[in-house]
Amino acid sequence: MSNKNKKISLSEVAEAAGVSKMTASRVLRNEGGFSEQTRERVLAEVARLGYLPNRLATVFSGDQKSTFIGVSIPDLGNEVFTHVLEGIDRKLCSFGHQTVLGMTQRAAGEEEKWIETVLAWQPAGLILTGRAHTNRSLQLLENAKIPVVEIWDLNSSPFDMCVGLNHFDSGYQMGRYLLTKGYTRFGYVGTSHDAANAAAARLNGFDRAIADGSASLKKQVLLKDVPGFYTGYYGIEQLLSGAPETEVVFFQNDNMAVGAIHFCESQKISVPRDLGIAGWGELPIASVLPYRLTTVQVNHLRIGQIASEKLLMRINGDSARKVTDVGFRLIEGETV
Amino acid sequence: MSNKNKKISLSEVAEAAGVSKMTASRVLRNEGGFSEQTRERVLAEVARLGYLPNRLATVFSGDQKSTFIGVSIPDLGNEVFTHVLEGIDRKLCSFGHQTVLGMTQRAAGEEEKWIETVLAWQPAGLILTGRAHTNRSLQLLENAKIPVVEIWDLNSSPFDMCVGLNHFDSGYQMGRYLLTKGYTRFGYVGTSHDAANAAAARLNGFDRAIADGSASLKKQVLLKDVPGFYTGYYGIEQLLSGAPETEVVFFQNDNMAVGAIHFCESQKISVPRDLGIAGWGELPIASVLPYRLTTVQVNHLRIGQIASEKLLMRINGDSARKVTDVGFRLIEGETV
DNA sequence: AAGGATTGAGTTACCGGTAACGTAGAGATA
DNA sequence: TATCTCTACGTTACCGGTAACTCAATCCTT
Repeated sequence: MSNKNKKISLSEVAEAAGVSKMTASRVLRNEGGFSEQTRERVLAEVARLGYLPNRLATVFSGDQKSTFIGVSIPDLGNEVFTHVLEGIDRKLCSFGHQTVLGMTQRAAGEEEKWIETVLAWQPAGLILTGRAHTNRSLQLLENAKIPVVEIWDLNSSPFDMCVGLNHFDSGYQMGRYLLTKGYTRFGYVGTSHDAANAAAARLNGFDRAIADGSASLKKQVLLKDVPGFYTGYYGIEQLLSGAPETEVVFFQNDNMAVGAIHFCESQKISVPRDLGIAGWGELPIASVLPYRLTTVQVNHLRIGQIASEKLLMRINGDSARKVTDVGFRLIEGETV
Repeated sequence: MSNKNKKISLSEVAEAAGVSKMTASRVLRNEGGFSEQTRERVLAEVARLGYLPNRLATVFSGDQKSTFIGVSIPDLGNEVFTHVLEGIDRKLCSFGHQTVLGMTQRAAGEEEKWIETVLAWQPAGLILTGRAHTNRSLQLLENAKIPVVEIWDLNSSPFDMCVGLNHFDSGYQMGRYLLTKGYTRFGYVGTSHDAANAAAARLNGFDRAIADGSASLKKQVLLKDVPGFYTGYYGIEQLLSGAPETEVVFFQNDNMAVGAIHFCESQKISVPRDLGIAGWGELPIASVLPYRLTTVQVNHLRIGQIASEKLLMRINGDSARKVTDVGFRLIEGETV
């Protein structure tokens, strides 16, 4: 059965069935204009030869649109983005689209390279994480004339469309909340080394709230690693060794906060009595802690789903809202 | 700048530069056979018009191979697989390939549909998680004549190539170890609802070790959910309510085990005095626990990297080992 | 100075589908 | 009976690149 070296093409199926390529094509697309007898013969040959249509040919010739969607995320080591990606892929798959992944390591240069590569494959749309793009990236997107959704960071004037939340505000709100709790000496631990990303915006918001409250951010630790449990663990160690007087620490995400809680346990530092801890993102670990973690709740999955929905609507020729704010909710937990 | 509705093609660039399509093509591929003057004119037009080559055309016409790699994983909700995927994508990207994601929800039927879809795009290779494929899937792979790596589950006679570990053995070894610790009443909590997957193989191995030790598996709880912290939390609750005499519980992965530890804390059940807990996979959370979790160490990232390397070698025409066993290591922690 | 090699091009054909158009024969209609 | 309309196909052209071939002008050789 077709164990020659080349793949079976429609012409070969047609020839085997004793019809023209066009008739075979019509049968496969169930377009009408063929007899029942012909249909059966063609389908029999398709099955016998193991014919698989070459979508490259269809899309290439411009008769159909591609079903690829390029999705770029910073990295998979950050649990937050795997949830977003899951939301995206679930939705896209169920509508017959394929996710082409790109990990851009938070670097706009990497993103530019990836955009160029993926655009050459004529995707039906793109989903990009973040709002920081190089000029050339924007030029490429402009020329591509396909729908683009920027996710994660809310952007009131996006390149095309946008789904996310206001990270600055979420940081600000956390700062305000901690101030009302009476704290005056604040710390921050994260991993951002790029001023343009969302975590940096949260830190800025946090910082501003503290400044507005006439307090001060004592120390901030920015590690060059993925924001996970272990980074939180040694991040807090580093912060406390530099600024032991810190009263409360805001972490880039919940996993880091949990890592820090474990550090505190190991050092007999009582949370929240000796040190307050706040996370961000409400990640799964938060659901099994013995106490409620003070954090910011964000529906990561929904960001992915909405982004996909917007994209699919536009691909189908409908219009979609430019900007969707999925919001966030401060969880007043028991760790501050 | 090219703000018409259609994309710029090579012919248009060529025309603008006053040369033939072929000459422009030669310039872009730096193939030689053109004057310096011509080169500059063509490149100037490329830049001016924002020309991007259409890879679909090149690959379609058979002149080049596609750079797509289809990667199917069960789901992204399971942290274990996100690590594998990260290893894959990092390696593939660095060699100029693109990952086309497929989440198959552990269902061979879903996988079959996905394989059919992705093969229609002429990928250069496939990476599939697990060894359970439908007959039609195998037929499709057979006809596609591209390299395929099955990952995760070791398979001594894979379809093509294979990278993974012996899950049965890892379960067996854990069972043996727990027996040497003097336990006699065992429990298991996982999420598998498919007899053919790796977690089921671990359970089988575990079960066999216990039987070989003339003890018995008191109760096993299989939840229909992703194996995470929360599933571990309520999984252990369910298990203990049905079999309170259980002495030690083996979990499908570390996150579930940690969820269970938190449940025990909340119920004042002392670990390991009242109940022993063993995980699997050595996930990041294990690194910040106050005590060492008894678990099985697996290098997830390396599985992904090796899988990609094998694939890339074969794509480049070299041969690669059929089967690679990445092994595992029992971590004798403090939770049993 | 005649022949051969080199340089810098252009021309043609093809990949695998599908749109658009053409057409032979059967049956319906006037 | 002449024409009209279906039905069930076949033919041609095209998408955007590149391989393979051709060809004219120049530049060496001996």
